[in-house]
Amino acid sequence: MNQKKVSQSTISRLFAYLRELKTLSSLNIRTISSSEMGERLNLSDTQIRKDLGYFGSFGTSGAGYNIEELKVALKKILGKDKTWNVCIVGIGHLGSALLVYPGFKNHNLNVVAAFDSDPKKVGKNIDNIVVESIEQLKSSVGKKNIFIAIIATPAIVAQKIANDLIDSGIECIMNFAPIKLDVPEHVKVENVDLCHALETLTYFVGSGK
Amino acid sequence: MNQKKVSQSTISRLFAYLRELKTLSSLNIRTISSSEMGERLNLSDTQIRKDLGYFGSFGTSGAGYNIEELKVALKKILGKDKTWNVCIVGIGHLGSALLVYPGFKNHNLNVVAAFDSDPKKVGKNIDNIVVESIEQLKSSVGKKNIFIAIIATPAIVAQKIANDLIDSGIECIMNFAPIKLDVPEHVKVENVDLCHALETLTYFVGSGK
DNA sequence: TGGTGTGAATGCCTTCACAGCG
DNA sequence: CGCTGTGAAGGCATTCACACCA
Repeated sequence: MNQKKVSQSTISRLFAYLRELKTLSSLNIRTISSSEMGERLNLSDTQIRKDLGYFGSFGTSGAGYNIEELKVALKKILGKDKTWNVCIVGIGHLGSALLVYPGFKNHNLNVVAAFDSDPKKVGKNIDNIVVESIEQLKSSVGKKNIFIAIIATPAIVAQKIANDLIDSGIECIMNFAPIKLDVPEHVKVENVDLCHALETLTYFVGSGK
Repeated sequence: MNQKKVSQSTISRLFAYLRELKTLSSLNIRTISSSEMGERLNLSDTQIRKDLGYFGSFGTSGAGYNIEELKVALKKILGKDKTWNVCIVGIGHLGSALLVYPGFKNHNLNVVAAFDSDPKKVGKNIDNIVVESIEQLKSSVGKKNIFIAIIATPAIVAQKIANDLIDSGIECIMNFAPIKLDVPEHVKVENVDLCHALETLTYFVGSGK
C-alpha cells in the first residue's frame, strides 16, 4: 500500500473497473483475473494491478479478484457511497440534452438545478427541474448543496459563469464551452470541447475531399 | 525540421493555436511571442515552440511569430484547407443537440447525414438534415463521402453501429456511448463518456453529502 | 500452475537551459 | 537584448520481469 500521488488517469480507470465489476456481478460471475479484466477494457493486466496497488492488495494469488469484494473496496475508495448534486448552466440544445441524459441517474449524480439567462426559458419545467435565472445561481448553488456544475453556455460568458460558480462554492466544473477556463488551484475542470475533439480527429483521416 | 512521430496532444494543441491565431487576427494583431500565446492558452512558451518545431521554423528571433504566416502554415499542416463530412448516428436528445450544434459549422466540418433506428424519427427534417434509417447507413456513408461519424446511440448497439460504419469506410469515430469500442488499427476513436467524466470529477470533491 | 504485487526499466512528454540569431 | 529553436534533463505513466503466494 502506497499512499502517494495517484494520477487522474488511474482514478478514471478505477471508475471503469467498478462499472465493469457491476456488469460482471449481474452476470453472476464470482471472480476475475487482471488479464481477463484487461481484455474487457482494452487495458494491460499490469496496468490494472498497478492501479489497484496504489490502494492496497485486493486479489488472491493464482485465483484473481473476488468481484463482490473488489466492488466494495472500489466503492469506498471512489466515494461512491455518497451522492453528488449537479447543476447545469445554459439550457440550450446541449444543456437540455444533458438535463434529460439518463446516464447520470445510474451513477450517484443528481441533476438538481438548471440555470439560463434567457427569460423565455426561466420557469420552464424540464424533466422535473425548473429552470432558474442566472441571478439565482449564487444563492441556489449554496442552498441546494451543489458542488459540481456543467457549463453549457456560449464561450463568451463561460468565464463569468465559472467565476460565479466558484464564488458559490462549486469545486468541479465540466465545461462544454470552447475556452480554457481560468480557475483557482482547488477547482477541478474537465473540458469537453466538442468542436476541438472532432477537429483533431480530422488530422488522422487519410483521404480527404 | 523533424518528421518523426508527433503525439496526438501536440496535434490537438496545434488546432488550439490556430483557433487563437484567428482570434488575434480579428483583433488586428500582427505578431505574437510564444510566451504571450502561452499565457492566453495556459501553456508554457517552450511547449508551444516545441510543438511548432516538429513541423519547421516559423518564428523570427527576437520578434516572435507573424500571425498571418503562422496561420497559413498551421492550416496546411492540419489539413484545414479541406472540409470533412460528418454523420451522426442516434438522434435522441444528445444526437439532436449535436445536429444543430453551431460550433461544427465554424470549422471545416459539415454534418451531412443523420441516422436513427426509430421509424418515428426517420424522415424528420432537423436543421435541413433528413434523418435516415439505420439500414441506409452503409450506402449513404459511401455515397456522401463521409469519413467521420459521431455515435450517440445507447451503449448496447454502439459496437454494431461502429462495425457498420467501419465497413462503410469511416475512419474516425467520436463515440458518446459509454463503452470501449473494438475497432481495427487504422480507425481513430475519440471517446466522450459524459457519465464517466463527471463521475471521475466526484473523486476530487472535498466535502460530500 | 496460475495469478498477484511490485521494484526496475522503458518510453513518452514536458520543462530546462542555453546557443544562436535578428 | 529579446525571443526562437533545440539538445539534454527531468518527471510521469506504462510495461517488463520476476519473486512470491494459494
